[in-house]
Amino acid sequence: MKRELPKLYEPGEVEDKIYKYWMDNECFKASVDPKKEPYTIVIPPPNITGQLHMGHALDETLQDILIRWKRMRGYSALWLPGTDHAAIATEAKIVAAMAEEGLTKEQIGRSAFMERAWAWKAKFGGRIVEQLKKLGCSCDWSRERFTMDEGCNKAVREVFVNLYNKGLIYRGERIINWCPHCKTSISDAEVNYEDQAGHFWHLRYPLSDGSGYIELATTRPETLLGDTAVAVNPADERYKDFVGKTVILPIVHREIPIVADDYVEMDFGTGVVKITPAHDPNDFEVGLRHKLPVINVLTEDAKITDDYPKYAGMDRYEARKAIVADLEAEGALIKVEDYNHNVGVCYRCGTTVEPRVSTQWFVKMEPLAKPAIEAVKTGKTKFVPERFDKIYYHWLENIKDWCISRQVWWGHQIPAFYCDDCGEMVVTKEDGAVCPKCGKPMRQDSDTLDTWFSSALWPFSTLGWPEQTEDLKYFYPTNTLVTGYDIIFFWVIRMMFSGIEHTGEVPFNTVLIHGLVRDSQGRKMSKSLGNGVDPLVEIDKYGADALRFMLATGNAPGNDMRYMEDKVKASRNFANKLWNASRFIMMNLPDDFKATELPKNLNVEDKWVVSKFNTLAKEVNQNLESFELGVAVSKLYDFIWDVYCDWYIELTKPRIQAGGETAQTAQQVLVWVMKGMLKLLHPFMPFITEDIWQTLCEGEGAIMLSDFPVYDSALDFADDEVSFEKIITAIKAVRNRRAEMNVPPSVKAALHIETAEKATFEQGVLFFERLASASEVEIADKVDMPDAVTVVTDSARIFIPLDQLVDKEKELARLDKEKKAVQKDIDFSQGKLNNQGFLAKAPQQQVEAEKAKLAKALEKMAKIEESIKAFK
RNA sequence: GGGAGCAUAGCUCAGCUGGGAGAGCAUCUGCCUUACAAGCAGAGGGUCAUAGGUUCGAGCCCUAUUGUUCCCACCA
Repeated sequence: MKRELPKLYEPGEVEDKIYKYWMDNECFKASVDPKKEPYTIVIPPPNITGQLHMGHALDETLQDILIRWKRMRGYSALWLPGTDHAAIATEAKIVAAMAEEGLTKEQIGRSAFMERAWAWKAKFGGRIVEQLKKLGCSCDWSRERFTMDEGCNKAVREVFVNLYNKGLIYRGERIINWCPHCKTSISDAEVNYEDQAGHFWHLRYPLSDGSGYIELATTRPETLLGDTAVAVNPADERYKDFVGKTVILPIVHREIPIVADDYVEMDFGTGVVKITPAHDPNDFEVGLRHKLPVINVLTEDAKITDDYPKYAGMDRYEARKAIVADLEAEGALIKVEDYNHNVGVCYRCGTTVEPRVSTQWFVKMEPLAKPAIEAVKTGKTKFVPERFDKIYYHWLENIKDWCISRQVWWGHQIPAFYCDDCGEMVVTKEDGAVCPKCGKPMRQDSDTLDTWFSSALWPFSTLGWPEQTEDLKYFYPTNTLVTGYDIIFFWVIRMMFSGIEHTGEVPFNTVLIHGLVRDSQGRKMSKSLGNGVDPLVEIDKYGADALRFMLATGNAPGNDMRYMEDKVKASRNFANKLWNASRFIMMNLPDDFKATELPKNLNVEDKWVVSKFNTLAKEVNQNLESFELGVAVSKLYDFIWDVYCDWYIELTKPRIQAGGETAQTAQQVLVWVMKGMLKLLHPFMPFITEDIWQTLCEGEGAIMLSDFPVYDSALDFADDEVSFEKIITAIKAVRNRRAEMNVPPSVKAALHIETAEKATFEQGVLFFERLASASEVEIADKVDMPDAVTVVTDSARIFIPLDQLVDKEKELARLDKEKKAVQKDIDFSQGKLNNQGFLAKAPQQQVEAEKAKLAKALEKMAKIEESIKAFK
């Protein structure tokens, strides 16, 4: 059959077709196969509300490269996909959508709301999955999971109850981070800190006994309503006599004590702090130590409560203005300073977080953190690159209890049940609990769990845990987790301690950390800046392969990268180059061509390319093994473009024209190396490689299920490589010379090659003609052509009789320049070899290499000198 | 306040365990050579941030400095 391909590669046309082919043939499906070793990656589940962005594209590309490579290496490779319910984020979207209809969630009630939420999930949950497919992700879709599906729910309950029974989950009244916009508590990890310009209000609190006043400063005057003390440092001489006295709180006119506490820094501000236990984490601690009352002055949307009628209903910033005005009127305001301070904001919506006292559920972290630290210290789990383990340790060593309850409806409802009659509480896996004391039906806790609580179980809940399924036994622990450094705290750490606690094993052996994809100016891509680049648009323009290739190129693990369209274009050009190379091959194959084996009678250039390919295969595997994906990809680029296309294909042209046996050998080698290259490149550029493969190797099945090339000692032709490089060096030197003299390729000239290695050079005659514009080639021990242009390499002197173009003086000057360059090499090598320290301490191999280098340089020098002499 | 990353060609970045600096893009020159102008053949361009140190030998290891980015941290 005649194989034909269009001239320009059109990714859009082939990608969908190829993906469908893979799906139809169940190429992604992983099975429990005792004969194979498992290799598992669980996908960081994208949010159901999400759209594929560049960060995903990078993350998924890296995972797909690894999983495709391992699959081809003979592993039972499972890439387990799924999505995350993204509690707060999703709920916010649904609430916003309902607002358009003029509805609130309270109006429709919890169960109607959940119905809407599930409908939302059904509608949008599949969108991102389709987008992953566009990228070429080889996930086992038959195992697709969702953090709120039945199995995950079961795992969540199991974990909650286990931890509760062990005393590692508890309920209590604590000060937590409250987002007034999302109207829920959030964890410490969900708070970002940003510098904000604010003010420092210096206030006067009069002493109750009328003996004066105490001055203090605050950034949040409105919280004064909830002040229940004023604190000073016990060692502070200035305030020694004040401790134990009371002050009258301005505006409120409540009498509150002056207490002494180490928390107060003497040399900051006035050394006096107002204490508002309900609205500041430190003050809360001080309050506990001094048994101070806790007065909450803010509602859940950060408005002043009805307890203060004058300010009731004002939001915290309005109230601040009003209170400052009143303080001033009362004469309690001393002065206002500008002040920059760190303010916590909700990482999701950016609203300033309000510390707030409330009853929440917490995970006790210390006992869980210890084994998680140990697992990395003992190397059970490794970070790539290593430096991230420091961040990991630091976080875990300073971890505080994890607030896991959220005041939203979309999520896993906390499996705690209360008896409204007797106040009894039970925590159970079962629904519909009945009070063990009074036998009455109990009311389930209305809060839901932090979305990361279920994500933390992802590596094992998705494999069937708590059941001891075959999948779990075979695929767990997973091998590699690929994620950005920005979610180490949210997710990686929580999976680590969860995996260890509940399965007794680390959830993964390696964590491959990547950076952020920034815009071309190095800014973070964000909605508000509008600088985000949509991967799907880029795929449409350049193809998924080009985008993937770009994302994998020129980037080391853990480092941020910039998205530059020119880089995608370069990748697209590379794909096109490969495409055209395959076109060339197919155009030059006989219709009945059938070849897979390497022929026996290889020419030196065949051995050269095969041997170089063999080295490439070795190195690509090594690089992938050590997660140097960027290095692997650039080696592939160099080999395919330079070695194969620019050299080998050109070398085969005269042979194919000549016909006969040499043509046949060339064709077979062309195809053999092409097939190998396609396989090596497949994990990076799955679509185009599959497409070419299916055309070139009809009947051989999918490339994605073929064997990945590895090093083969039978293909190692090191000596032939060296020999042939001499011919290449000579061709380059001739071309170079001709270019310097502006001789166009159409002007042919004879080449007279003087060399001691006649046999080697004779193998290159065809190539000198074709690639060095030679009209004829003479190879001899000795050439005497005083008027010709001379080209010198370390293994030959080449004479080009371009008499009319030769400018004797210029030629001499050039030779002299070259002589100086070679002399520099000689001096360098000799200097090294005369250095006793080098001879004594450098490895023998280095010394030998240096000697060889010197010998080459000396040979070249001799040839140059001969040419100069002859010229004169 | 603590910690980390980065600083290499005009631009964007590679450079694995230390052995005479690389790629892509851009620039310049010459080519439409029957796979590819999304191409081919050439060229120019870098005291690898600075200063010390270790070493026979440093872009790479150590110390300090400068610039820059980020993470963590309760100074009201």
